[in-house]
Amino acid sequence: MATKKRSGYATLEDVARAAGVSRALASLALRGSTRVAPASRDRIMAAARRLGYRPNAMASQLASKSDVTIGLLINDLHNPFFSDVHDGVRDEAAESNYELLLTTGRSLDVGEEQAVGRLLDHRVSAVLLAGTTLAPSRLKALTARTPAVLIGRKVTGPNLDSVMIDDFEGVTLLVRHLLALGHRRIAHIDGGRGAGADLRRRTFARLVEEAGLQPIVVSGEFTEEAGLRGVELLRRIGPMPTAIFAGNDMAAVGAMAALESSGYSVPRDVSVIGFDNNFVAGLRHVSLTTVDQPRQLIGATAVRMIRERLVEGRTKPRHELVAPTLVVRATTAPPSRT
Amino acid sequence: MATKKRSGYATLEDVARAAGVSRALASLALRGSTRVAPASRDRIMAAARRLGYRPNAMASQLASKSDVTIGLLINDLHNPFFSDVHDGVRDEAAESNYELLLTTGRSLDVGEEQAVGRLLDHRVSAVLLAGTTLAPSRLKALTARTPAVLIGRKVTGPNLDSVMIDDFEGVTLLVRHLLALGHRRIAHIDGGRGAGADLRRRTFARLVEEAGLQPIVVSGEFTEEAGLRGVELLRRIGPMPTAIFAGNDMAAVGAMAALESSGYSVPRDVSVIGFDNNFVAGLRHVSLTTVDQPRQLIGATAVRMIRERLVEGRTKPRHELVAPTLVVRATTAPPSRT
DNA sequence: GTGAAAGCGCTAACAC
DNA sequence: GTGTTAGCGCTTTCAC
Repeated sequence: MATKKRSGYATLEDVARAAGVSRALASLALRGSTRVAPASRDRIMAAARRLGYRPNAMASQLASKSDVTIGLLINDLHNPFFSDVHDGVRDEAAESNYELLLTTGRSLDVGEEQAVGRLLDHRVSAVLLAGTTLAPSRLKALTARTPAVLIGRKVTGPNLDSVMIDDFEGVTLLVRHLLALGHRRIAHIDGGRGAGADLRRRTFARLVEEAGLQPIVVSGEFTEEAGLRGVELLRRIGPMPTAIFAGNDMAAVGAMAALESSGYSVPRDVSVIGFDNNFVAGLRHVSLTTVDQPRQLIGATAVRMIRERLVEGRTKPRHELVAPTLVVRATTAPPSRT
Repeated sequence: MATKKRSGYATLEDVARAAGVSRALASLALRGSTRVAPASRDRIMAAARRLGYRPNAMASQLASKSDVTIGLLINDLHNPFFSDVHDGVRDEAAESNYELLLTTGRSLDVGEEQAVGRLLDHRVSAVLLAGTTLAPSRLKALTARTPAVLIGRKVTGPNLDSVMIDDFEGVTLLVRHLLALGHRRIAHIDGGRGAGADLRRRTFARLVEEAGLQPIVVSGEFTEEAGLRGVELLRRIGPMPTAIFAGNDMAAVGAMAALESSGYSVPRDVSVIGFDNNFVAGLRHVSLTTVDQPRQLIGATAVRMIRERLVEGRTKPRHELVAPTLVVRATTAPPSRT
C-alpha cells in the first residue's frame, strides 16, 4: 500500500486503476468521448468522483497542443474602466472556450513586462494588453511569437492588433451637444500624454474652430487632481468658460469639485462634461454628462480578434474602433444669460 | 533540419544543444546553480539569450514539487475594495516568491466555484478568497486538500483561515466621533446580509444605547441605491437624524445624494459617515468621513497566513482581525443648533 | 562539473 | 472499445 503521492490529489492513474482500465481510456471517458463502453464510462466516472479527481491542468496542457488559453494583462486594477473590459473579455472568452489567465502590472514598466513574460511562460496562445504603457519596441519583442491585441492604444506591428474607442466620434458627439446647448465659450482640460488624449484635444480644437469659436485648452492628465488644477488654470487665463470638457471622467470630477469650491455652480454657471462614463460618473451625487465607452464590447472585440488569428488564421494586423455614445446627465445645461 | 517545434518557443533541449551540454546542466545553469563551470554557464546563458528561451512554466511546475503558486479569487473586480486587497496580496506574494494566479468569479455562485476549481486544477498550494459568497459546505469541500484564507469573512473549517477588519472597533471609532461632535439623534442604514453588516449593526445599536440614546436603524445593503432608499425611509419614520452612519461608503454616497436632493445640506443639516474608505470617499467632490479598512494589510496578512501553513507547517486555523482607523473628512460636523 | 535516466500527469497515435 | 507506447518540457536523483 505504498502509494507515493506527491500532493493530496488523485491522478488519472489512480482513477484508471480504481476503475480497472487503462489511463488512456479513463482520459477519454472523463473528457466525454463517445467511443467508450457505457459500462466502463460509468465505472470510471464513479471512481473519479469517489476519489475527488481533478485533472491537473498543467499536465494536460503540456500534453495537448491546443490553443486553449489566452492571457489578459490589466495594467491598473483600480481603474474601473478595465474591470468592464475584463468582463467583456471574460464572457467572450468563456463563449469561445478559452481559458483566461489574468495578470496585473505594477504600473511600473518593468512590472508590466514581467507580467507579460509570465503569461508567455504559461504559453498562452495570445495576450490581451489593457492599458499597457510599454514602449512599442518592447511590445514587438514580447509579441514576437505570440499575437497580441492592444486595448485602448494603437501600435503597429505584424503580430499586433488593437481595439479602442473612436475618440474622434466621441468628441464630435460632445462638442455638438455643447454647441446645441448654446455654449460659445468652451474649454478643454486635456489628458496630457494619456491614451487618446492627443486625438481628443486635436478633435476638440478643430470642431470648435469650425463652429467659428475660439477653443480654450489647458493641459492636464487623466486624474482628479488634473481636473482641479485645470480649473485653476482656467480661472487665471480669463473669464470662466461656460462649458468645460475634461479629458476623462476623473478629471471632470476634479473640475466639478474645484468649480464648486470656487463658488461656481454646476451646471448653472458652468457645464462639465467627461469622457468614459465610468462608474463614478453614474453616481447620483455626481451625475456627470459624459461620453460612454462601450467597455465590455471593447473587451469582447479583443477576444474576437484573437480568435480570427487563432482559428481563422488571419495574419494581417487589424485595428478596430468602437463607437461611443453620449450620456446626458445633470452636469450640462444651457449657459446662463448673465 | 527537420526541427519539430510545436510552438515557436525554444526548449531547454534547444538551448542545451546549442551550448553543447546536457539538458540537466542547462537547467541548473539557467536557474543560477553555482556548481556549473563558469565557461559552460556563459555558453548556456548566451545560447538561451540568443534563442529567446523562456522556460515553460507548466513543464517546470509539473516536474518540480515545490510550493510556488497561490491562487487569488476576487469575486467582484468592480469593487475597489478588492483592488487594494489584491495589491497587498500581490506585493506580499512577490516578497515570498509566490507566483500569483488571479481569477474572478461571475458573482454567480457557480461561477465562483468554477473559478476556485480552476485554481485547484492548476495545483495552487493555497487559495485566497476575497468576497466569496460560497456556502460553508462548498468551501469546506473545495478546500479539502488545499488550505484557504477567507478575506472579509469568517467560516470555520480545518483548512480555513480568515482575515478581516475589526468591525467592532471600526464602529466604535465612528460612534465615538459622532457622539463627540454632539450628535444625539443618530441613524444607521445597515448593510443587510453583506459581510460584516450584522456585527456593525449590533455594535452600533449597543454603543448608542450605552450612550443613553435611542439608536435608529433602517435596513439597506452595501449599495448606492440602498443609501438613497435609506434616507427615504428615515424621512418617513420621523424627524431627520442629525447624523447617519451608512453601512459602507457606497451607501453613504447614495445617502448624500438623497439628502441633498431633499434639501438637506451635508454636513450642516446632517452628518454622513461611511465605512471602507474606498476611492470614491476620497474624491474631493465627495470627501466622505469614513472608517478606513487597511485593505493592503488585509491582503498581505492573508499571504502571511498562507506562508505559515506552507512553510512553517501550521495546521490549526487562525482568524485575524486588522485594526481600522477613522478618516475625518468633510461630511461630519457638529449638529446645527436649530 | 557533467550527463544519463527516470518521472511529473496527462494526451495522442496506433495497434488490436 | 481498449491498452500500449510515446512523448510534452522540465527537474531530479545518481552515477561518473
